[in-house]
Amino acid sequence: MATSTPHSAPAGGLRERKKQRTHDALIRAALELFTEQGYEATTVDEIAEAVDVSQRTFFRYFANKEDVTFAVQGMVEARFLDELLARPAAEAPLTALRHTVAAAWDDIGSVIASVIPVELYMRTYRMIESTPALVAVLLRRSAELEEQMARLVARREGLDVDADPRPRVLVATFSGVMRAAGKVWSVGEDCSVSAIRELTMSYLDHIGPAIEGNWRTG
Amino acid sequence: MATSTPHSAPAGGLRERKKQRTHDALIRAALELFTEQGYEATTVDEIAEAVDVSQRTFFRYFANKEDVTFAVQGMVEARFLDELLARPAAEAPLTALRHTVAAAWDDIGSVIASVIPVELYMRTYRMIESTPALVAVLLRRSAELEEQMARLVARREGLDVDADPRPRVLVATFSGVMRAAGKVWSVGEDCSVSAIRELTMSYLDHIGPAIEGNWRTG
DNA sequence: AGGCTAATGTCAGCCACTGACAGTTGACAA
DNA sequence: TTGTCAACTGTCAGTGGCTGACATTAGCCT
Repeated sequence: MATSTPHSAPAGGLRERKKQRTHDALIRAALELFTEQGYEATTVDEIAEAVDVSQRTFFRYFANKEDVTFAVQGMVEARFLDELLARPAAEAPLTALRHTVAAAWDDIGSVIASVIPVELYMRTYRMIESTPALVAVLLRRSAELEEQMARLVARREGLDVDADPRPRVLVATFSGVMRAAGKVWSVGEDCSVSAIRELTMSYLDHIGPAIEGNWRTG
Repeated sequence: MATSTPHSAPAGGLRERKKQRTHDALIRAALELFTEQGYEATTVDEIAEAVDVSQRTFFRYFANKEDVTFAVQGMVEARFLDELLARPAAEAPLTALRHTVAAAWDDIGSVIASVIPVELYMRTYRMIESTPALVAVLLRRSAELEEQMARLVARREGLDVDADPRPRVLVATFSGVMRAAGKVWSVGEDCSVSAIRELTMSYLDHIGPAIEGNWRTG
């Protein structure tokens, strides 16, 4: 269940390697099927059959159909938090978040390469954005990530996250803006990594101006 | 039966009134059961039985189990948008949003009174916040509301919502902050309307300070 | 009264998901 | 190598959300 396996060194025993292979194969098969024929149009039986395991085995690896959809996303999120933790303490909170997201996009490939190609990850992202049931899950996951980000930011600044609202407010702002960028990207022409990276950065630049009172004279 | 129905302004025919009654009764029964014994522990059959209709009829009124959970929320959201539209054009965007949310809490009672008591609405809100599957749906609905808010804000300011990112960024900020407040309220002691109203207002006051660079000297 | 149609009930069935039990296969010691 | 244990897997039966099809009931309207 825990996917904290450093892929540089293969793995422990044969059993464990086999498990990892099945796990990754299920993800690949699922995402391939989802992006080709749609999420709801794909049954769990199909995914299991594509990997040649029973449906029951699928549910031993993933708690539900949504879980397999976001397995790779989970790896990306974990890396994001790692990188945020590693930012220099001197940086202002919003600056640290901004640098972290830039870095996260820069090495997205190396994070997920062992499981799926980046191109499939991007296609999956778009499939998620166009599937209401998955959008809901994506947003809930983002909210959970937000909570962890708020705690990290509060720690950097030596604040109590439950007493001072600023960490949560800042992170809510940041992640709302990220979501807006992701949504716009998902319906745009250019589905490249650099496209979403640039769009995100540009949106972040607008936080300051947007909350100023008067846009009409700005 | 006695055909004396001296209510304020009922509805058209008997058929329509009956439909409305079943609709509201299903909502009441569902929310009562959900808040008492939990969302997943309540089956659709139970809800239908409580109102004395078949399961199939339930699904003719509500597309799914989540739908009935958020039916009242839908009324509140519609009213919110109406009130935002009615704000004076001279107000700055964030100010208009702030006044709208204050007004929305002020007349929550009159909006939903015909369906459920306010107290059940508040209990439902807390039940939603503590049920992961419903949190996901709540967030997706918020995102949809956000989109409509962004369009209204853009219209007020004479902007193209797809060309200028500021409406979406502002609304993302605003609604992220609202969500943060709602989450904190949902685990707090005081489950009154005024409590969430005050908490929300207080959080909104922190948007400006929070995005400023340096918190340590502020 | 009688025909039209919306609303409802019944039934069969798909799919996501789960518990229980049995069979298989790596791991590891003797 | 072999035997034992534990982990992994398959099979099966069952629950609950949800849908289509079809027959029945009940409000509406002439």
